[in-house]
Amino acid sequence: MMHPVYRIYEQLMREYGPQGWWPLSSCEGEGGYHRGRYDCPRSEEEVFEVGLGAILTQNTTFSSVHKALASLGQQQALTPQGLLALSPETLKTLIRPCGYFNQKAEYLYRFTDFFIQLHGDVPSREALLSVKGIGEETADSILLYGYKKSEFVIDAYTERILSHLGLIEENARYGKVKALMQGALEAEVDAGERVTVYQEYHALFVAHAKRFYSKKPYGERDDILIA
DNA sequence: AGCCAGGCTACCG
DNA sequence: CGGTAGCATGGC
Repeated sequence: MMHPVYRIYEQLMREYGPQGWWPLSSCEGEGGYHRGRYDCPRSEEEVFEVGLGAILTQNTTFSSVHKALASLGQQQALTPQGLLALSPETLKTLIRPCGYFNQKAEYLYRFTDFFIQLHGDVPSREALLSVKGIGEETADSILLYGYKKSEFVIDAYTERILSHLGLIEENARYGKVKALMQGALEAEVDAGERVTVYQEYHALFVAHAKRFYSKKPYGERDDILIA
Protein backbone atom coordinates (compact mmCIF):
# COMPACT_ATOMS: atom_id res chain seq x y z
CA MET A 1 0.00 0.00 0.00
CA MET A 2 1.61 3.17 -1.21
CA HIS A 3 1.79 6.05 1.26
CA PRO A 4 -0.49 8.96 0.30
CA VAL A 5 2.46 11.33 0.66
CA TYR A 6 4.31 9.50 -2.11
CA ARG A 7 1.22 9.21 -4.26
CA ILE A 8 0.76 13.00 -4.06
CA TYR A 9 4.35 13.43 -5.19
CA GLU A 10 3.76 11.28 -8.24
CA GLN A 11 0.61 13.19 -9.12
CA LEU A 12 2.30 16.56 -8.72
CA MET A 13 5.19 15.43 -10.90
CA ARG A 14 2.75 14.18 -13.52
CA GLU A 15 0.89 17.49 -13.48
CA TYR A 16 3.74 19.99 -13.31
CA GLY A 17 6.92 18.13 -14.26
CA PRO A 18 10.40 18.69 -12.79
CA GLN A 19 10.86 22.21 -11.39
CA GLY A 20 14.64 22.46 -11.21
CA TRP A 21 14.99 24.50 -8.04
CA TRP A 22 16.85 26.36 -6.49
CA PRO A 23 16.83 29.46 -8.75
CA LEU A 24 20.46 30.54 -9.18
CA SER A 25 21.59 33.52 -11.23
CA SER A 26 24.57 31.50 -12.38
CA CYS A 27 22.58 28.52 -13.62
CA GLU A 28 21.20 28.81 -17.10
CA GLY A 29 17.48 28.61 -17.80
CA GLU A 30 14.50 30.86 -17.27
CA GLY A 31 14.65 32.57 -13.91
CA GLY A 32 17.85 30.76 -13.07
CA TYR A 33 16.10 27.38 -12.94
CA HIS A 34 17.88 24.28 -14.12
CA ARG A 35 15.20 21.78 -15.00
CA GLY A 36 16.50 18.28 -15.51
CA ARG A 37 19.91 19.05 -14.00
CA TYR A 38 20.71 18.56 -10.34
CA ASP A 39 24.39 19.49 -10.18
CA CYS A 40 23.77 23.07 -8.96
CA PRO A 41 25.21 24.70 -6.96
CA ARG A 42 28.66 23.92 -8.34
CA SER A 43 30.88 26.21 -6.27
CA GLU A 44 31.27 27.74 -2.84
CA GLU A 45 30.09 31.03 -4.28
CA GLU A 46 26.88 29.47 -5.55
CA VAL A 47 26.26 27.83 -2.17
CA PHE A 48 26.66 31.28 -0.63
CA GLU A 49 24.14 32.67 -3.10
CA VAL A 50 21.62 30.01 -2.07
CA GLY A 51 21.99 31.21 1.51
CA LEU A 52 21.48 34.84 0.55
CA GLY A 53 18.40 33.93 -1.46
CA ALA A 54 16.98 31.76 1.31
CA ILE A 55 17.12 34.71 3.72
CA LEU A 56 15.88 37.28 1.24
CA THR A 57 12.90 35.16 0.18
CA GLN A 58 11.43 35.04 3.70
CA ASN A 59 7.79 36.04 3.35
CA THR A 60 8.42 37.53 -0.10
CA THR A 61 8.20 36.50 -3.73
CA PHE A 62 11.27 35.20 -5.51
CA SER A 63 10.84 37.72 -8.30
CA SER A 64 11.78 40.39 -5.76
CA VAL A 65 14.67 38.25 -4.58
CA HIS A 66 15.86 37.90 -8.14
CA LYS A 67 16.08 41.68 -8.48
CA ALA A 68 18.02 41.99 -5.25
CA LEU A 69 20.47 39.22 -6.20
CA ALA A 70 21.02 40.84 -9.60
CA SER A 71 21.75 44.17 -7.89
CA LEU A 72 24.13 42.49 -5.47
CA GLY A 73 25.86 40.82 -8.41
CA GLN A 74 26.38 44.17 -10.10
CA GLN A 75 28.16 45.33 -6.96
CA GLN A 76 30.30 42.17 -6.85
CA ALA A 77 28.54 41.33 -3.61
CA LEU A 78 27.59 37.71 -4.24
CA THR A 79 30.75 36.65 -2.44
CA PRO A 80 31.28 36.83 1.33
CA GLN A 81 34.06 39.41 1.07
CA GLY A 82 32.14 41.42 -1.50
CA LEU A 83 29.02 41.52 0.64
CA LEU A 84 30.91 42.57 3.75
CA ALA A 85 32.46 45.40 1.76
CA LEU A 86 29.02 46.99 1.38
CA SER A 87 27.94 49.64 3.86
CA PRO A 88 24.70 48.91 5.70
CA GLU A 89 22.95 51.71 3.85
CA THR A 90 24.10 50.40 0.48
CA LEU A 91 23.10 46.85 1.33
CA LYS A 92 19.66 47.97 2.50
CA THR A 93 19.14 49.88 -0.74
CA LEU A 94 20.09 46.87 -2.86
CA ILE A 95 17.77 44.45 -1.05
CA ARG A 96 14.94 46.96 -0.60
CA PRO A 97 12.52 45.17 -3.02
CA CYS A 98 12.49 42.13 -0.73
CA GLY A 99 10.95 44.01 2.19
CA TYR A 100 12.05 43.92 5.85
CA PHE A 101 15.31 45.34 4.57
CA ASN A 102 16.53 46.55 7.97
CA GLN A 103 16.20 43.08 9.47
CA LYS A 104 17.38 41.23 6.41
CA ALA A 105 20.50 43.36 6.04
CA GLU A 106 21.54 42.35 9.53
CA TYR A 107 20.67 38.72 8.81
CA LEU A 108 22.81 38.75 5.64
CA TYR A 109 25.83 40.14 7.49
CA ARG A 110 25.45 37.52 10.19
CA PHE A 111 25.07 34.68 7.71
CA THR A 112 28.11 35.94 5.82
CA ASP A 113 30.25 35.96 8.97
CA PHE A 114 29.04 32.46 9.73
CA PHE A 115 29.75 31.28 6.18
CA ILE A 116 33.31 32.60 6.25
CA GLN A 117 33.99 30.82 9.53
CA LEU A 118 32.90 27.52 7.96
CA HIS A 119 36.01 27.55 5.76
CA GLY A 120 34.23 25.39 3.24
CA ASP A 121 32.82 22.86 5.68
CA VAL A 122 29.17 21.80 5.60
CA PRO A 123 27.33 23.35 8.55
CA SER A 124 25.16 21.30 10.87
CA ARG A 125 21.49 22.17 11.06
CA GLU A 126 21.99 23.18 14.67
CA ALA A 127 24.80 25.56 13.71
CA LEU A 128 22.66 27.18 11.03
CA LEU A 129 19.81 27.64 13.50
CA SER A 130 22.17 29.49 15.84
CA VAL A 131 22.52 32.26 13.26
CA LYS A 132 20.09 35.12 13.88
CA GLY A 133 17.70 35.27 10.95
CA ILE A 134 17.90 31.57 10.09
CA GLY A 135 14.92 29.58 11.31
CA GLU A 136 13.89 26.03 10.51
CA GLU A 137 12.68 26.55 6.96
CA THR A 138 15.64 28.70 5.97
CA ALA A 139 18.09 26.25 7.51
CA ASP A 140 16.54 23.32 5.68
CA SER A 141 16.45 25.28 2.41
CA ILE A 142 20.17 26.00 2.68
CA LEU A 143 20.96 22.38 3.56
CA LEU A 144 18.74 20.84 0.87
CA TYR A 145 19.37 23.20 -2.04
CA GLY A 146 22.83 24.52 -1.11
CA TYR A 147 24.50 21.45 0.40
CA LYS A 148 22.34 18.67 -1.04
CA LYS A 149 21.53 17.24 2.37
CA SER A 150 18.31 15.24 2.70
CA GLU A 151 16.36 17.73 4.81
CA PHE A 152 12.76 18.24 3.65
CA VAL A 153 11.72 21.90 3.57
CA ILE A 154 8.40 22.73 5.22
CA ASP A 155 6.81 26.07 4.36
CA ALA A 156 3.43 27.72 4.79
CA TYR A 157 2.19 26.26 1.50
CA THR A 158 3.19 22.73 2.52
CA GLU A 159 1.35 23.02 5.82
CA ARG A 160 -1.68 24.50 4.10
CA ILE A 161 -1.91 21.68 1.57
CA LEU A 162 -1.28 18.85 4.02
CA SER A 163 -3.75 20.33 6.48
CA HIS A 164 -6.40 20.71 3.80
CA LEU A 165 -5.91 17.08 2.79
CA GLY A 166 -6.27 15.99 6.41
CA LEU A 167 -2.76 14.56 6.63
CA ILE A 168 -1.69 16.85 9.49
CA GLU A 169 -3.44 18.82 12.20
CA GLU A 170 -3.80 22.55 11.78
CA ASN A 171 -1.03 24.34 13.64
CA ALA A 172 1.12 21.21 13.52
CA ARG A 173 4.72 21.81 14.60
CA TYR A 174 7.39 22.15 11.93
CA GLY A 175 9.20 19.05 13.17
CA LYS A 176 6.09 16.90 13.05
CA VAL A 177 5.28 17.90 9.49
CA LYS A 178 8.86 17.27 8.43
CA ALA A 179 8.83 13.87 10.13
CA LEU A 180 5.67 12.92 8.24
CA MET A 181 7.20 13.82 4.89
CA GLN A 182 10.58 12.24 5.49
CA GLY A 183 9.16 9.14 7.14
CA ALA A 184 6.89 8.49 4.19
CA LEU A 185 9.53 9.18 1.56
CA GLU A 186 12.33 7.21 3.21
CA ALA A 187 10.19 4.12 2.83
CA GLU A 188 9.61 4.73 -0.88
CA VAL A 189 12.77 6.42 -2.16
CA ASP A 190 16.32 5.03 -2.30
CA ALA A 191 18.85 7.02 -0.31
CA GLY A 192 20.68 8.02 -3.47
CA GLU A 193 17.62 9.76 -4.90
CA ARG A 194 16.29 11.32 -1.73
CA VAL A 195 17.84 14.75 -2.19
CA THR A 196 16.50 15.12 -5.71
CA VAL A 197 13.05 13.99 -4.66
CA TYR A 198 13.01 16.31 -1.63
CA GLN A 199 14.09 19.21 -3.84
CA GLU A 200 11.46 18.52 -6.45
CA TYR A 201 8.67 17.72 -4.02
CA HIS A 202 9.01 21.01 -2.15
CA ALA A 203 9.16 22.93 -5.42
CA LEU A 204 6.09 21.07 -6.68
CA PHE A 205 4.16 21.97 -3.54
CA VAL A 206 4.96 25.61 -4.23
CA ALA A 207 3.93 25.33 -7.87
CA HIS A 208 0.59 23.78 -6.92
CA ALA A 209 -0.01 26.16 -4.02
CA LYS A 210 0.67 29.24 -6.11
CA ARG A 211 -2.27 28.21 -8.27
CA PHE A 212 -4.74 26.78 -5.80
CA TYR A 213 -3.67 27.76 -2.28
CA SER A 214 -3.12 31.51 -2.52
CA LYS A 215 -6.71 32.60 -2.21
CA LYS A 216 -9.66 30.90 -0.67
CA PRO A 217 -11.31 28.55 -1.08
CA TYR A 218 -8.15 26.50 -0.90
CA GLY A 219 -7.53 23.31 -2.80
CA GLU A 220 -10.19 23.58 -5.48
CA ARG A 221 -8.16 21.34 -7.77
CA ASP A 222 -6.98 18.74 -5.31
CA ASP A 223 -8.39 16.11 -7.62
CA ILE A 224 -5.04 16.59 -9.31
CA LEU A 225 -3.35 15.23 -6.19
CA ILE A 226 -5.64 12.31 -5.56
CA ALA A 227 -6.82 11.10 -8.97
C1' DA B 1 -8.00 49.62 -1.14
C1' DG B 2 -6.62 45.54 0.73
C1' DC B 3 -4.67 41.07 0.86
C1' DC B 4 -0.88 38.13 0.05
C1' DA B 5 4.02 36.70 -0.51
C1' DG B 6 8.70 30.05 -0.59
C1' DG B 7 9.53 33.61 7.82
C1' DC B 8 11.98 35.04 11.95
C1' DT B 9 12.62 37.24 16.40
C1' DA B 10 11.07 38.92 20.63
C1' DC B 11 7.86 38.89 23.90
C1' DC B 12 3.51 37.66 25.95
C1' DG B 13 0.46 34.55 29.09
C1' DC C 1 5.54 25.55 25.94
C1' DG C 2 1.99 27.81 22.26
C1' DG C 3 0.40 32.09 20.23
C1' DT C 4 1.23 36.60 17.94
C1' DA C 5 2.79 41.72 16.82
C1' DG C 6 6.15 43.79 14.16
C1' DC C 7 8.95 43.92 10.29
C1' DA C 8 8.20 46.55 4.63
C1' DT C 9 8.07 46.27 -0.35
C1' DG C 10 5.72 44.92 -4.63
C1' DG C 11 2.06 42.72 -7.38
C1' DC C 12 -2.51 41.93 -8.36
